[in-house]
Amino acid sequence: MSIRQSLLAILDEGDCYGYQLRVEFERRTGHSRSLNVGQVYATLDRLERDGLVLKLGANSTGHVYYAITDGGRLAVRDWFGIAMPSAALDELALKVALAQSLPRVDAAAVVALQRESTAAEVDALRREESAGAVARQLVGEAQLAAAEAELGWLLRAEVLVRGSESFGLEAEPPRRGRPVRG
Amino acid sequence: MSIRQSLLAILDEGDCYGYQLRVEFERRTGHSRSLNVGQVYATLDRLERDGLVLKLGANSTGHVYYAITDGGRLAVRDWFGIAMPSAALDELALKVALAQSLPRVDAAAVVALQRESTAAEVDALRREESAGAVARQLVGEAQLAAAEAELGWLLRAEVLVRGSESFGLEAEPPRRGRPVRG
DNA sequence: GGTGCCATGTAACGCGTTACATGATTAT
DNA sequence: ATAATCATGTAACGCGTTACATGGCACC
Repeated sequence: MSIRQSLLAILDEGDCYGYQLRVEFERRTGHSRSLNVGQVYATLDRLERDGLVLKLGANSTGHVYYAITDGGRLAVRDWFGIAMPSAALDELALKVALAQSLPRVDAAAVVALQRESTAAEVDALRREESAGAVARQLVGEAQLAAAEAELGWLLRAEVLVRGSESFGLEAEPPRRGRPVRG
Repeated sequence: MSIRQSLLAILDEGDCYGYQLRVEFERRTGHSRSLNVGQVYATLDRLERDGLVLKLGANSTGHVYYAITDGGRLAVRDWFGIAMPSAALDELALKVALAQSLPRVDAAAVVALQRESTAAEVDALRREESAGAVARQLVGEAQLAAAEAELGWLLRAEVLVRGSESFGLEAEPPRRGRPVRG
């Protein structure tokens, strides 16, 4: 669910071809996660099938470009505008990393939104305060610990994101536009 | 990967039929996670295909029982004897909850093992101390936060597990053996 | 002339989820 | 009667992973 949305969000910044999407994804997430190219093509197929993306076909350079559709833009807006389910700190981090790499996305807002959601969940989990069997307590406290960790990370993320505001990807040039080949 | 191992571990305590496995799984994990019955049957198919389980066929009561094989027993031993990859606190909690519900598994040992592994990872992540781009820092600190949370939870799990040692499932009777029906 | 990266795919598999089909038994 | 639960499956789909097949091009 994360790769799909990530690729879509990158496409929202401009047309891309498959291989390029993979490179951009890895670059924008700090090479924290390698992405098999095959999956990019598979995901693009599904995105096209779902009407979120248009296959433009090979251009003069031979690259098969894809363009985002209006529906796709909506989906991106939704993704950045809705908090993620908890217990997915890694996924969340990728989302925020990506957001912060996209000049047209307000990463600080994404963090703030998630923070509200996560804070509420921490409260709810604290109120539960496991009465039941050991199994229930183990899982309940795991959820609480994860949510608290997420909340702590979000505070740190706020600082990091604020510090990098409109700096883009530091040093590394955007590399947008057709890669020269022939 | 977790459900498969969990079902196998339950089967290691004695033969079961599909529906029963689902009930046992939910009970032993404190009803922290609902499990679709269909998946139980699908998983049993794969387990049988992989030689970890034997389909005994319907017995006199009409229930289709499954038995674990030697290979299956090895797989269970492996699962409980190997630390889980980090960033999976929820999965880990289920594993420990399950372990604690199985009288023939040393849950404290499982926790201790995981603790060593997670502590090592925390150390490693601390040493990395993100120099790179913001994206890298965001993800790196998320991993660290998750690992630290996991470590903290493991300490608490140690207490919970020790406190419930050989108490089994408290109040709830084992309910082992064929359910009476006719 | 090979090694290796760029580039586009295909195919098979794993695990998980949802929904559906089908019956038997149990409780109201 | 009928609704709920027990019980066994099947089928389709989603996302992800790995491996494979194919070529162009670049560099040494």
